[in-house]
Amino acid sequence: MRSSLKDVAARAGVSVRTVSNVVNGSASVSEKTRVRVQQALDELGYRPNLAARSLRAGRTGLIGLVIPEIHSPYFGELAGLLVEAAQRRSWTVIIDQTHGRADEERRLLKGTHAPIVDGLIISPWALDASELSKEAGSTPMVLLGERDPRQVADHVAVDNVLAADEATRHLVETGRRRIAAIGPQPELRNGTAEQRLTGYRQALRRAGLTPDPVLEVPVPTLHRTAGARAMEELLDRGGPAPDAVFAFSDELALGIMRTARDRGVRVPEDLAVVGFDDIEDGRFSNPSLTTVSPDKAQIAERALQCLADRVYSPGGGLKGTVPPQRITVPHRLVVRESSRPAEGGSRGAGS
Amino acid sequence: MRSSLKDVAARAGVSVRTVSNVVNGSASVSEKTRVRVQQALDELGYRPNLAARSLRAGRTGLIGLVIPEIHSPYFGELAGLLVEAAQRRSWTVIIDQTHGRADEERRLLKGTHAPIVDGLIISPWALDASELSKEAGSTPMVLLGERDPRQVADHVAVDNVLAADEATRHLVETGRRRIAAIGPQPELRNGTAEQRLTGYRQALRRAGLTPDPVLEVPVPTLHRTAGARAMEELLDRGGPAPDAVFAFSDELALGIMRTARDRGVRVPEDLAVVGFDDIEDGRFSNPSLTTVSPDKAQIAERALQCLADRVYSPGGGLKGTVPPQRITVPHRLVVRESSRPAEGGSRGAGS
DNA sequence: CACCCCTATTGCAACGTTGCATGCAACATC
DNA sequence: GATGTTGCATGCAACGTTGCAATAGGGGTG
Repeated sequence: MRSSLKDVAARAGVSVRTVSNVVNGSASVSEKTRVRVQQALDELGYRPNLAARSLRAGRTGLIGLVIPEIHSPYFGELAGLLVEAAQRRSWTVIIDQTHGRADEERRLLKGTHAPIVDGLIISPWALDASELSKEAGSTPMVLLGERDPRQVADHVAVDNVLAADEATRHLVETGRRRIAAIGPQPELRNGTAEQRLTGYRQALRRAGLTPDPVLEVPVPTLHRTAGARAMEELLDRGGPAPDAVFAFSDELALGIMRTARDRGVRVPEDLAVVGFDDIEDGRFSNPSLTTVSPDKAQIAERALQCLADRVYSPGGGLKGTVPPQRITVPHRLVVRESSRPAEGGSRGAGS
Repeated sequence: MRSSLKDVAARAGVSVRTVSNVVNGSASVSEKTRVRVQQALDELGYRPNLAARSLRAGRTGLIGLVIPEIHSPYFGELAGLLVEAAQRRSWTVIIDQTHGRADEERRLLKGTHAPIVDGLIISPWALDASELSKEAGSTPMVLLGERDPRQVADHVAVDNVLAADEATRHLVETGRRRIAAIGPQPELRNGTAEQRLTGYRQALRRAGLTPDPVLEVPVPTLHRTAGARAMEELLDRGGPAPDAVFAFSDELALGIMRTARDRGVRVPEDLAVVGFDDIEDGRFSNPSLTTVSPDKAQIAERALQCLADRVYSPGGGLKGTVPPQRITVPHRLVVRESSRPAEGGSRGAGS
């Protein structure tokens, strides 16, 4: 059985309240008493009962992380970083998966599943900002990667338009002309794909190229299979083949390269590929993948900082006095084999 | 402010206790009362306060999942499945990462970080079974992928010896003779790598081949980089090159294939590769990866079942009356491009 | 020597929930 | 009609913690 403050108090010969004071340092305690109590604490291996503490204090030390899928490489890496950043603040993270489904997102926003979190970090997928604000309770909330025009909550993201622009420009600068974009998701209310499409078109126009609707291939998800299928579709459309693809996620890009290989299209000689997210697989894929690398550690850190500001400041609740923050984290383009200029292709394909 | 049982009781004109009964269905309530209370519950949007409930009941509905890394593909997929299986039982999962470090494993076993979980599912890495039992508190515990000779807790795993044997046999049967094993981890107390090595040697001997220590390459981790480095080391050792590799994880295998490509070694023509875990990357890698596929969904389901048996049965505690279970889940060998016989290599390399 | 202030310590109450025991009515049984 | 039985509803207490207010002692000051 775990020992409580009462047990420790009995052993040290003091009151329960004094033990509590020693544990929390919340009031002045004489050196002599502190030492005796501390010894009793150690001997009994006292651990505070979180349930009782949070019942009293109204805080649980738990925060919810709502993401589409844990096992997706991008969200997996992000979740790992968040868990660690939370640990540094003595917070514990509860992870919930939505699978990109609107009803799941609604359910979790209402706190159905975890009625106990102090705050939420959510990566919205199916819901747009206005619906988010409607469904949200009074729990402090941070949005990841959502444009959020109404500023309903704090949000942390890279500059998607700029990043997509840079990725596309890189393809243009290495001599590509028929550059496809795989990844628009017209069915989702989340604005991320839209922003990347904007950046892509913007870069094309600046280079004097006209965006071609045939080269913009929508996908149902950002998974590898979706990328593979979209690439098949693109090749089967006939007409001049693309000489480059900007994929809205690394997973899509990996699926695209898979199809390229199956169809005998060489990467990067016949087709340059750029992804987005900088997941670990891309560093070891064959060929290795050029990608936009968001600073994930900083995303995690800043998101938690936002939450901390709200949870611990007096007027910090979602409807409180602290105005919603809008934080842009840095990114950079990492050039690897999948988009290297064609002439240096001696190491380009495995033959 | 969130409403409590008291608020609901006041609104429905009944006692607090009756509302509690309606919520939990724990005692008989007349149809008329139930309807009235239910309406009040809905109107106020009542959500039980987990802190209070668990303070009273001594249960939190939280279970801890202790794994080396969330962002590793294998554990990511497993974590996702566990979270879902837990949800079906109205449990919430808290994930903790150990990074394979012994001190982290010890810390989490003692419940330092999450003093509130009803049970633990742990994938031990650095600690062996005897140390696990020493450090463990009284929290019910399920071990994943650990041999556990002393039967200190329930454990769920595939038959690693058999699986490694089958993987190696497959390489032998497709004509390979110098088969390397990359993945032994002599520094870790976890027995998994050891079992896979046993299965590997066993299959070699049955085929009349003598295990060659030069072909057994230890690694510090199971990551891609470690696989890449181990392969470099193996190739640099001189002597006849291996014509196949059995990697103890898919991640290692992907790193190995990366090095093969960098060194101009063709997979599968010059080198067949088999991995372990069946992570998604392997299905889309180039070439796609032959692997041992453990039934991950079943691992998740059975692990939770074990925990449920202990948490909810009277004598179920770790030191209780229920004897430790030892559950073996099925696996199968999935043959893909990386080990296809050399003669059918028209789709084998990207040239 | 009375007074006050400051430090160290304490007791009480409350957070929201559920286990246990009890109350109360209606109904069946003898 | 008295007694037992059943179905339903309630009140009290307790889980472990902390906020608040109060108390006891010790030393300094007027």
